[in-house]
Amino acid sequence: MKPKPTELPARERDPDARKERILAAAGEVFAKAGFAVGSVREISLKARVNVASINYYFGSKEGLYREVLLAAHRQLLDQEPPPKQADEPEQALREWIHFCLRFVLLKRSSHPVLGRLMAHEMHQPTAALGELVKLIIKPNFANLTKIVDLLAGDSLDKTQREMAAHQIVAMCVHFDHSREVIGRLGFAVPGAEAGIARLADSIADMALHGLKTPTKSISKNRISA
Amino acid sequence: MKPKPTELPARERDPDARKERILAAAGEVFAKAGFAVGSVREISLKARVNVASINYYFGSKEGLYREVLLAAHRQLLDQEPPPKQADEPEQALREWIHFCLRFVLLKRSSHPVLGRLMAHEMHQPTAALGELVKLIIKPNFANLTKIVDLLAGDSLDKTQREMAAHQIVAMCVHFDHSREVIGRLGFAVPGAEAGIARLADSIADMALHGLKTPTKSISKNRISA
DNA sequence: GACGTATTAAAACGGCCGTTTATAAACAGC
DNA sequence: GCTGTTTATAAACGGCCGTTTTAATACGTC
Repeated sequence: MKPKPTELPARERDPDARKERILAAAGEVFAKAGFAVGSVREISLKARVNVASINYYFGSKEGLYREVLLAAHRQLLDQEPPPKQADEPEQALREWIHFCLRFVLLKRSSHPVLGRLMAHEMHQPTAALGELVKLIIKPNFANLTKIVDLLAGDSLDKTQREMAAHQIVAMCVHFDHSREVIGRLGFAVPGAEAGIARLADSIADMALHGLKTPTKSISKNRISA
Repeated sequence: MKPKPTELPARERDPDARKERILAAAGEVFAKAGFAVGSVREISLKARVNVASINYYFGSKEGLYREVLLAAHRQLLDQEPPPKQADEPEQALREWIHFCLRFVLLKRSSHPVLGRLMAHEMHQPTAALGELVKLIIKPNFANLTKIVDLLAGDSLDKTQREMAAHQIVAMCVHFDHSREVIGRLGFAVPGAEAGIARLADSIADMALHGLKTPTKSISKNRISA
């Protein structure tokens, strides 16, 4: 609890700083449990701002949510531009997986909310999912698809490569999305660089083996025709 | 027994049938968006039952939720007992993945809600997660771990095998958990047997390659030390 | 019949929700 | 000074929530 002087400091009354405080608080609240569960009253409390201010500045709870997403996205681009792709596809895949895993797992990163917001949005989509897909998910997935095509273009058909790309994404996001269950199964989900790098290597190893080895070699027991 | 002159059909007034209707309605509602978002009023409406009946029979919303989980679990065990494990580990892994994918993706299965309930519970755990882990997740994951150990016991260390097992789970559940996003990226998540079998094969191929090929063969670019 | 016990139903309770209204304060330009 | 506009707040609105209360009903048992 902060003591509230009768005369507020200039920073407290600057409208821009106020909007900024609301955005930051909203990021925290929405990141905690998603759009539906987060409440504007909790946000207003955390931002030390009247409830009505939120509708005054952002129109509605949903408007605020959209702005939070955009702000977090801007923050990500500013502070951690996507790595330019390595020439060698194997190296490129390793780096892609490492980047994705860091984005999703690294604690105290420079963009602490976007990952959680995305996780909620993927599981319980809102009207804002479209923007998230367009701005972040689609471009990054396109990069991954390119790498997968380079690695497996001659051993897998298009649909198989598409599935493989989704499977790679799966292995990255799962450790964030299901971290509670994974923890209860006895695995400590890494939150720091070293552990994340090891996990990224493990995922990359599995992906690279799957993409580079011809399928035929182990296909004798396949379930589908 | 004297015939009872009642105005409502007997089935409507039987307390057991009433509890059954509540459970079924609650399954639908909770499966839609999880425990927090589902409301007892919606459940009571769908079950054609007074709101108070829910607390009368189940004590509270949370009590009802727990019973829904247990009922769904019983339903699963009755109608689709877990497959006994094949002797050959490769075959066993293929079947495990296929079973898991079917559980998660198959529409109109005999246990339509348990999969969704688990998905919500994994992402937004409630107090009931413990039971779910103990009854369903842990035993199945233990089976998977056994298979992975057989396949990779001599090429990967314990932690690596543990990560690999989680990665396999990841590839299975991802297509359910993130189906909306996956759809927007242009991939049609299968809901019928044929498509599920193909996807299971794709996942199994990647997993088997990763587990059977010695890691050293492609480790030159690893990120971690 | 009357009695006691389960069961059902309607209404109310207190609480939080997102949003709106009415009003006051701050601040520009005059 | 006074103006009109922007910004801030408190209070209220209508609505849904989970739960509890109160009262009526059904039903087995005398």
